[in-house]
Amino acid sequence: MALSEPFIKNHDCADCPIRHRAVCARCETDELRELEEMKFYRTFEAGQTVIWSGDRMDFVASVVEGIATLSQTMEDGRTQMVGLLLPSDFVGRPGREIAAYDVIATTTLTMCCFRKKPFEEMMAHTPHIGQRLLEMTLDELDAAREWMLLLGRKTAREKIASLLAIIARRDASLKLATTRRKIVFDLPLTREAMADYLGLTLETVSRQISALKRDGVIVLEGKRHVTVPDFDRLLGETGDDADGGLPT
Amino acid sequence: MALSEPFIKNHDCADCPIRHRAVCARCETDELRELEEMKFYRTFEAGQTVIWSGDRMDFVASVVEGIATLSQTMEDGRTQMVGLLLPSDFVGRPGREIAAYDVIATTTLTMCCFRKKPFEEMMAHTPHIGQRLLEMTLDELDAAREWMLLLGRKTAREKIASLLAIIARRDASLKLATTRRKIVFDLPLTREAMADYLGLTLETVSRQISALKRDGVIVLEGKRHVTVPDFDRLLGETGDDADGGLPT
DNA sequence: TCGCAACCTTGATCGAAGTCAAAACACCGG
DNA sequence: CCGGTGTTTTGACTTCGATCAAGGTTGCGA
Repeated sequence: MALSEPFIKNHDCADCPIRHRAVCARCETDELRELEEMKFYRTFEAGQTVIWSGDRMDFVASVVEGIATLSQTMEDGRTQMVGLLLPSDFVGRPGREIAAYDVIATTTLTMCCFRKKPFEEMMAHTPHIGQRLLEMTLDELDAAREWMLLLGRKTAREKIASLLAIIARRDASLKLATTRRKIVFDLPLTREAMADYLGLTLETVSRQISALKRDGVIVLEGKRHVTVPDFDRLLGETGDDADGGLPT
Repeated sequence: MALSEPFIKNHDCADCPIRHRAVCARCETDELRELEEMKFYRTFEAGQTVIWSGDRMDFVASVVEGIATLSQTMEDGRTQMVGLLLPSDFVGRPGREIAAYDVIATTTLTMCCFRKKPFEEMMAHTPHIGQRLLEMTLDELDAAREWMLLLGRKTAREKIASLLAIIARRDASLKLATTRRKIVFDLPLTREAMADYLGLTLETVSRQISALKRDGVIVLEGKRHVTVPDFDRLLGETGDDADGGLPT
C-alpha cells in the first residue's frame, strides 16, 4: 500500500540469494551495513499463518516475494481483511509487543525480517529510518481510510471494480505504467478472500465479476487471469472521481 | 483515537489561557520550550470547515477542546467519516503538503497549531517527537482497521452499540474509569453524523437507537443525553469479544 | 406567542446483497 | 481415466437496511 518508495528495495547483488537488500533510500552506507547484518529471511507456504492476532511478535519484516493478508475475525467467524501485503510492504509495529491481526500467506511468501529489539535500537539513533517508517505508516493510514469509504459507502459492483483497479495498478507499477491502455494481470486472491476484503460474500463477488465480464469491462481467461481492455472504463466503475484518487 | 498518552497534554499554567501546553512526555525542557514558542491557537465555530480535502495544509495541530470529524465525500454526495477527533488527538501529516480529508468542526473547536515547516525541522533533530508521532499514527491505524471490521461485517445494531461504547469509553476515561457500572454521557454527534461514521442512513441510526432504548440497553433523556445502566450489556451488543478489544 | 428551521422518529415499501442449495469446473493423485 | 476435494458459478428465496414520505420535537428569532 506504499505510495512512496518502499522501505526495502530490490537490487542486483550476486551474493544476495533473493536479490534483495535492506535499503533505506536516505541512509548512509554504515546504516545500510548495520541493517544488512541483522536481517534474516523466512518463507511460508501458501495458506500458512505467519502470525496470529494476540501472539507476541518479536520481529518486523518486509515482504520480498508473494502475498499475505492482514485480517481480523469475530468470535462467530465473520472476518474482515484489513490489509493486503504485496512485495515491498512493511509488516510489524515498532513499539508494540503483540500482533493485532492475523497475518496469513496467500501464496508462497518470503519475508526479510529484523529482530524487533535491535531494529528499534537502530531506529532510536537513526532518525531517517523512523521518518521513513512514519511516512509509510501514514500511507497505510490513508489506504485504510480509503478502504473505509469503500466498505461504508460503495456498492458491490463499485467495490469489485475498485479492488481490480488497485491490484491492476499495483501490479502494473512493477512492470510499466500503462494507464489508459490494456492491462493484464492475475488475481492473487480467491473469491472468498476478495469477499473478506470487500465486506461481501463470495457469491456476491462471483456474481459481480460475472456482471463486469458480461458488460465487457473485463475479460476473463480461466478464473484468475484478467484482461482490462480499457482501464479508464474500469476506473469509471469504481465510483471514485476521474483520477481514481486511490493510494497505491 | 490515541491508545497511548496524547502528544500534547493539559496542565496547569497560569499564563496559558486554555490550560494547554506543548508537551512530549519524553522530551527535555529545551525541546519543550521550542515547541512552546512556535505554537498558536485557532478556534472554529460548530459546523465550520477547518480544511477541505485537497487544500494545502501548512500546519499540524492537536485538538484542545471540542470535536471535529475527518471525512471523505464521493462526487455524488455519499460521504464517509474516517475519523473522529476528540481533545488530545493529533491532526495533520508531517511530510504531506495536501490535506487528504475534510476536517469539520462538530462543536466549537480549539486547536493548538504548529506551522508544519518548523515542526518538521524540529522533528528532524528530535527523534523522540518522531517516535511519539509514529506511535500515535500506529494507534490511528489500529483504530481505522478496527473500524474496517465494523463497516464491513457488523450489523446496524452492532455498529450503533460499538459507537456508543467508544464514545462512552473515551468520555469516561477523561473523568473516571467506570467499567461495569452506570455510564452517562452526551452524544457529540447528530444522527446524520453517526450515520456517516457507521456507513448507515440516519433513519437506520434512529431506528436502532430506538430499539436499544426499547430493549433497555440505553436510556435516553432528550435526543442526546445517554445513560448506559450496564456497560457490559452494551459491550455484549457490539459483537466484539468479551473484553471489547476496541482501541481508544 | 408564533412561525420557521433543524433535527429526529416512525411507517410503508423496495431492492441490493445475503443465505441456502445445487451444479459446474479444475486440479490432483492413484 | 476416475474419484475426490476445493473453488467458482448460478439459481431461488429471504432479509436487512435503504428509500420515500409523513409527522413530531425542540429551539430560536421576530
